[in-house]
Amino acid sequence: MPIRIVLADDHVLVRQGLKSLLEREKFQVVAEASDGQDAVRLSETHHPDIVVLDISMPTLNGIDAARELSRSSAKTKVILLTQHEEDQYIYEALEAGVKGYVLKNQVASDLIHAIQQVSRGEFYLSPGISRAVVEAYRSKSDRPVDPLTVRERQVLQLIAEGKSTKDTASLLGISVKTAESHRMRLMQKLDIHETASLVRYAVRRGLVEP
Amino acid sequence: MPIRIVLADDHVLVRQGLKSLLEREKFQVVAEASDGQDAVRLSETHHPDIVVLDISMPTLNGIDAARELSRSSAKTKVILLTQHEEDQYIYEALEAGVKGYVLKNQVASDLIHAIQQVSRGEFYLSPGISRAVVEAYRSKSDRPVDPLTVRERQVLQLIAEGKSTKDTASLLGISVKTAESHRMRLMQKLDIHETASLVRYAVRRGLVEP
DNA sequence: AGCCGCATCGGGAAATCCCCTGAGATGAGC
DNA sequence: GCTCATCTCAGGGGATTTCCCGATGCGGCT
Repeated sequence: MPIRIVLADDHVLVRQGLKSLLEREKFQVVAEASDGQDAVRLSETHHPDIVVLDISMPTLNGIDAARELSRSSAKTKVILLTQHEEDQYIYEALEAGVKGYVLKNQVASDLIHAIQQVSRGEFYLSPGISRAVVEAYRSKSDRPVDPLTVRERQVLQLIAEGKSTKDTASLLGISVKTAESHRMRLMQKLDIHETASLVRYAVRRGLVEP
Repeated sequence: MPIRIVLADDHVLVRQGLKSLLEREKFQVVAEASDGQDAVRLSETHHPDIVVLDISMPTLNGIDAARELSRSSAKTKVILLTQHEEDQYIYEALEAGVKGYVLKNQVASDLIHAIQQVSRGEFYLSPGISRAVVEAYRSKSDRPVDPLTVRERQVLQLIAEGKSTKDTASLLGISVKTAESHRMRLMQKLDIHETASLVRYAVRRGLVEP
């Protein structure tokens, strides 16, 4: 029985490339997602062995998606894909229960290894981020945590993507008033009082591409 | 004799994914590059039919690489890969002699078509950028570096800095209604309809720090 | 002289944002 | 059991944005 995988990356072309790569290795890609919400939903219905998540995705970033999945689908293991080597998210990722962390500028065989290793219950970290891991643990005590909850961060991301509160609400399946609440509370927490500064914050945080 | 291709993308994983995709279609990937300079050098030695270039690459971006190649390797056709739909580079790309322009959030078959079409001597443009192309040709004579006037750019910057229209007006010593007019007209020009996207545009333009 | 882009103002209207208050449900932790 | 954080929802209201419509004056170009 092949290893069953859900693939999530917002670029269709990249996703299909990865799929081709994985299928060549006899892995079975059971579903594809182009944003974080879809990734979570599809993983909850398909119960794959592995979910491969790009970190930067619309509607919900890879790390928060991983956090969701570790609660709802404990059996499914998450492997994160990321662009940058100097990744400050490594700590959050580990805390979110991620089992694998693969850089996009690694060779394909690394992803293959990651999948095999993680599906056996082990961890996999791309070469070159060990240093980042060490640093992440070193600065564990004095880390400048994001004061936001997952939901708030998600709302923030959607705002930064240009969605109105109404759109946000319907995208999240909640009432407009609830979305407004989240928005108001995250603005209070960040001490930011206009959309513009909120968007710049989200860009700095890497929640959205500029 | 298969179509010979040089592939350039700074992410190895993405590159190998694309390679797998192309080889499945019986294209021959004769070389891979992870930066623009390499892409140019490898194309000059291998004389491929097609070079597929990601736009954002180290040392030399895809467009400038294409410009180089159109001088040194006239026979080789260039296809650009790009992330964003609202790509302001389309004009520069066409001027650089690019034959194909494919968005990363298109399906793989689009890249396949692009390669086949371009190798037959035709052009290929991803659906969804026709508008950009039209605009590029429309303003062919004078550089559309930024379609905005100085005043509009000034207003845009203040918006992106988090100022309200009222603040903007008093900072510029004009009436609120005038500031509103500028704001509205620049949004029309950019085809952007919310503050959030406006801020991201300003950040991309380097008008404000994220 | 006539056209046109640009900057300047204004009225009006619908939508959205921003902020406040209060409150029920759930789940984690002590 | 109880607290605390989180997520959910609601009412209300002023501020702001977004989008119409219109207008005037200025300078550059043909």
